[in-house]
Amino acid sequence: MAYRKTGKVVAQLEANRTRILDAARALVFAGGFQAASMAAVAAKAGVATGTLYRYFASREALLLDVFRAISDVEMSRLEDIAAGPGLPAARLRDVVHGFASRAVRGARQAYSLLAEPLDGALAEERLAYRRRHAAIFERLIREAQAAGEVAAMDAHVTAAAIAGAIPSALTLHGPDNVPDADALSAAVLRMAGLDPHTDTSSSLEELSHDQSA
Amino acid sequence: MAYRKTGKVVAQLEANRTRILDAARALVFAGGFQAASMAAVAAKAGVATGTLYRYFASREALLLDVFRAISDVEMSRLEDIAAGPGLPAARLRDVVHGFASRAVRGARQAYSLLAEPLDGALAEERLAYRRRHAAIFERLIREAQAAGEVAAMDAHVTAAAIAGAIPSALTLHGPDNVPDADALSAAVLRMAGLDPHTDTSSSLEELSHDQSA
DNA sequence: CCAAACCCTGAACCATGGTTCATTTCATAA
DNA sequence: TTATGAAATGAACCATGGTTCAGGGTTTGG
Repeated sequence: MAYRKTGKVVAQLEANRTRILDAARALVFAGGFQAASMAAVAAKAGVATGTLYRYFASREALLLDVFRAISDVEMSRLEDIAAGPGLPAARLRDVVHGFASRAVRGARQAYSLLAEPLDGALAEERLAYRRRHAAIFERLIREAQAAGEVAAMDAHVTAAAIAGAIPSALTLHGPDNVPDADALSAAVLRMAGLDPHTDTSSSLEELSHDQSA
Repeated sequence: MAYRKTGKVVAQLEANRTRILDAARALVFAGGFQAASMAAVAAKAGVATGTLYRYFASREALLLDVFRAISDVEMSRLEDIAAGPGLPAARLRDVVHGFASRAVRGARQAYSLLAEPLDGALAEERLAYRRRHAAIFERLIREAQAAGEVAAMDAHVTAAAIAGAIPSALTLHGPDNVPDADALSAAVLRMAGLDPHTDTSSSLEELSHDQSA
């Protein structure tokens, strides 16, 4: 036996991987996926470009991990709200409002996740991400319908419309002229036949404060 | 004097330009802007790649012309409906329904115009195109509000949400699983506080039959 | 201290696809 | 028919940016 990865080395490797991912994430945050060229990521992480390929099979694979890391955070927030207590309609309100206000706040990041032109596997991943949004909305709409809280409607289509309305309202206004989150969620909620809530409701507060960067 | 463009030549030049534009348009229709490489356009038009540059300054300029040619057709349809007779709310219904059904029908073309990843000047043009949609919606909403036909709301944001909901509902469903146009426009119209109309209304019929292809 | 296995480096490599331009072809007018 | 200028050609050019790999260093076990 001549070589065996010792604990220290393993830790070092993991640290490197993390450093690379962090560098990529920072670049994406600052300038979108487009700005995260392999050269830029390597420079920011303090390694050579070749090193990146020891940790990720390709640029696409690297950026996919970045996309997932970012989107999972966002996604689980919404899922938490959706799975929380309260009537379906109220949860739907909270989820939509949470999505809207979070997107409005982190407009730059939201742009990368939702609107920046992406190709290949990244485009696929975004589609899946959006579909997960729509699935949450759809389930809540159905629950609300079952509970008689909202009128009859095509839940599937309505959910998809909601999932698209928010991002696009964001991008149409341009990066400097961000829309008001309350007005946005109010408009979107009307699609589900709901009036906006006036109070900035309970479950949101705790969930929408920190980072969003 | 030794040379002067004769009428026949001028006509030939114009014909060439048209042929190139048509070739590009056909490629865009079949496979999106992405598929309209200069080589492909030249081949389809039956000219050499270099020739393209005698008629268009760059690929971007060529595709911009294609985009405008396509989008202008769509745009003026909506504008005609918006400027037509009838109460503001009814026109808003018609415009939204016309947009939705037209997009659902020509899903492939709608994808290129509304959702395909585009860069640079083309992305700008699309943004402008979408904003023109939103502007139409916004004006009608304001008119409807002034006439007391709909409740108070943020017309600007609502219009932007409408403009985005339709394309994204389309893309979320995938190219084979297109949503129902009626359900889609119903959902979207609810954002403006309108119930869907059941009858497939007057002004639409004549305007949504032909090509779209 | 040494050999083996592994990791890092970064300049060279390569694929893609838009753009150019020397050359050829064609239309015009004398 | 021929000189002239315009138009078309298409192979060569080039920019971009992801990917590779031979060379140099580092860690491990003996």
